[in-house]
Formats: sequence, structure tokens, C-alpha cells
Amino acid sequence: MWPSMSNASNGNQGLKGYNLILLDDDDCHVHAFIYADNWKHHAEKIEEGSVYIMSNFYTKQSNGSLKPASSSILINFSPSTSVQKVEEDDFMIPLHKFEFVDLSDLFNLETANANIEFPEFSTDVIGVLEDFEYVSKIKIVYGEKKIVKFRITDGRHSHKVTVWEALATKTDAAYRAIEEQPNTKEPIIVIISSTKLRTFRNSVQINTLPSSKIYLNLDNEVVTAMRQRLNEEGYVQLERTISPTTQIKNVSAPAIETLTLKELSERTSSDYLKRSFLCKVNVKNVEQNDSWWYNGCHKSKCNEEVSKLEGKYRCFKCTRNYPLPQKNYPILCSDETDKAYPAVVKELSGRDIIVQIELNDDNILLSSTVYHATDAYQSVICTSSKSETTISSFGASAFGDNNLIEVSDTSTTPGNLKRKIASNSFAVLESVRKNLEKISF
DNA sequence: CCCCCCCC
Repeated sequence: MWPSMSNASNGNQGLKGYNLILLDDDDCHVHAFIYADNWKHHAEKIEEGSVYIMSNFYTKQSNGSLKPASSSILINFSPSTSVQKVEEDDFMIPLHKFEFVDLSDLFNLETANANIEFPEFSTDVIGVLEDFEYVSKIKIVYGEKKIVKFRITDGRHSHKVTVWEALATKTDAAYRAIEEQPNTKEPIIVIISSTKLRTFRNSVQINTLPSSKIYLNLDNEVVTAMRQRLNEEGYVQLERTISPTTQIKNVSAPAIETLTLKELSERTSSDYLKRSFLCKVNVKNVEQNDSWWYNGCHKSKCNEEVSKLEGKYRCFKCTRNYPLPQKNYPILCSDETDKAYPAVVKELSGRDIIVQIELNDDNILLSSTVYHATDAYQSVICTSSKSETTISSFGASAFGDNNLIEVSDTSTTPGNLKRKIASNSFAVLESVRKNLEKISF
């Protein structure tokens, strides 16, 4: 069983329903889905591993990719579906059914999948667990995720596995439990069900899906058979390092590609939607009218100007009212360095900054060159070493209590790694930082 | 109305 959650992008986060894999005494298995509305009728009743008589449901052709069972039927529960628990299992229904693919076939399978848009079925694998890496957090484009990594091998072929989120925590706990047992000399046999294959640098990697399960040393004849195969083939297991690491390590964020504004304007394929890029730009002008800011909408990603209406500020695009407007600061940037810039109007004018830009619908669909910046960094010329020095972290260290900006020196001259930024320029930077999410240029 | 993509 596993829940299906609705996408955050729908703005509608919540339970869509529950998925079940149903297995009968004929070793047939079928994917079933119970919509959230119907789920409450059955929530307490249905437990993984128990036997039920289920009647009065409807069936249809399953569609979609990465189906968790190799059957074309999907069972849907309706409000009138009845579920009756069978206390004594006279039917001898096994607890599990797997459809393993040999590790040697994964590459061909993944290659075949790559030729269609999405693979129709997910993949089950079995092997020895090696090179276990305890749970850690990694930064991805949209935030942070917990992962566990290890390798799965049959002694001949070995593949990298990445386990995501809740299943990572569970797998970590299961692995530690085995390591804490007194006799842990035997290889750990791992079963990973319902995985997604992916090729990275010419080798197949295994990723978990919401429907995935991981079993370590499952009490099942397939595990016994796997051990036998390993013995016959003379598998020698690697020394398992028992690491006391309990802390969550942080892996640094992936490098973000740096583009010129022209290159950025050419990234109009939908693949780039919500992707972030860095642009090294020069601030040509800070637009000044009455003031250098305008009253904008609070909603992130909305740069609309709000109108004052009966004391409150209304965004007509988002049809929302706010007690106070968000101050937005439009600036104009160019990366053409040979242009003469207008006289300094505001502190930012003429400065080289690096902006992090997240491409939005307008950039992709309408080829708009009004970009939404989500972060900013400032290039600094370090006069003492005559080498270019860049503020490496504009975030926490820049605006921590000590008002220090940490800079990294590209020439790696010792003793030149940190310098203080005068507090007056800091104040300017802070105002940019605070309002940058709303800067259009 | 089920099916994710995400890291190196």
C-alpha cells in the first residue's frame, strides 16, 4: 500500500488516494486504487499483508507509465465496494510477488525504455547490498531531499541505487538494525520493488518511486535462492564498514549554469521551465520615477503592480488583497560591458552583480525577457591581490549577526580569503537582497 | 482521478 499525493504545482496538496497491490491464491496480482473520498470507508480495515474478500468494485484498463504490476487491469473501489477481512488464511496466498529482472538486463531494459517516452512498467531487482551510505540530505533544484545510496550486485553486475525521502529513512533504519545484530557476516540480500531505471554517465542507476519497497534479508525463498546462487558463483563480499555516523551530512548544491542574457533568452524549451541559471550582469540603470520602487503583489512569482482600493492593495492578476504592498525595485541590467553607463543614480548602478534567475511561464511560452531573479551575488575586485574576488555566499553568512561577507579568492592567495565589506555598502546589499525576489530587469 | 522528478 502507498498513498498518492497530489502535486504541489496544482496548489492542491493532499491525499489523492491509496494504491494497493492485490495478490490472489493463483499468484495473480493487480493494482488497485481507492480515491480519497472512498478511502475513509476502508481506512481502518485494510492492512498490508492481510487477506480480504473484496466485492462490488469496478475495473478498467490501467493507463500511465511505471505501472507497479504487470497487469493491464486496474481495480477501482466505489463507495459501495465491500471489504471483509478473512481471519484464517485457508487460501495460502503468499505475502509477496516479485517480477525480478536480472541485473545484467537492466542496461538493455533502460535503453529500450529510453526509446519510448515513458517505461510502461516499473522494475523489481534482487541482489547483495554493498557500499551503503547512511541517510543524508541533498539539495535539489526545488529544495532538499533525503536520500540513501548503495550498490546492488549479483557478483557479476553492480548498479547504483538511490532511495528517496521516506523510504530512505526506513531503509537507513533497517540497515542499522542489521548492523547492530551480533552475527552480521552474511551478505545482506536486498529486494527493491517497483523501481525506475535511469542512465547516468553510461551506466544504469536504480531510483525508487512512491510505489517502491525495499526488503533487507526478507524471509522468503527467493532470498535463499539468491544466497545459493552467490555461493555457487563464489561471491566474496566486501568488508562492510560499520560507521558510527549518525549526523545528517549536507551535500552542497549542484552547480548552476552561468549564461549570458542572450543565451538565457534562447532557453525557451519547456525543459527549462522553473530551472535556475546564473547571469553575470552589469546594472545599467535603476529606474527612478517618483521613487525607485513600486507597490507590488506579495505573492511570490507575481510581479504585478497592486492598486490601492478602499484602503487595501489589490492585485488584479492574483485577485487578492493585502493590507500593505510589497515594495518592488525594478533595475535594468546588461552584460554588454563596452557600453557607456549612465551616471550613478543609485548605489547599484554600474555594479557587476550575478543574479540567479528562475525561468517562468512567460519566459518559456511568450519568450519574455523580463526575468524573475531569486537570488543575487556581487562580484568584488580585491585590490590587494589584484585578482578578482567573488562573494561566495550572499545568504546566511552575508547577513548573519556579524555582518561579514565571506569571499573566495579565485587566485587562492592565502590570507586573502575573507574581507569585511564596509557597513555602508552592506546596507545597500541588504536592501537588494531583501527585495531581489521582486526585481524585474 | 492510478503513472513523478529530484542527487552524483
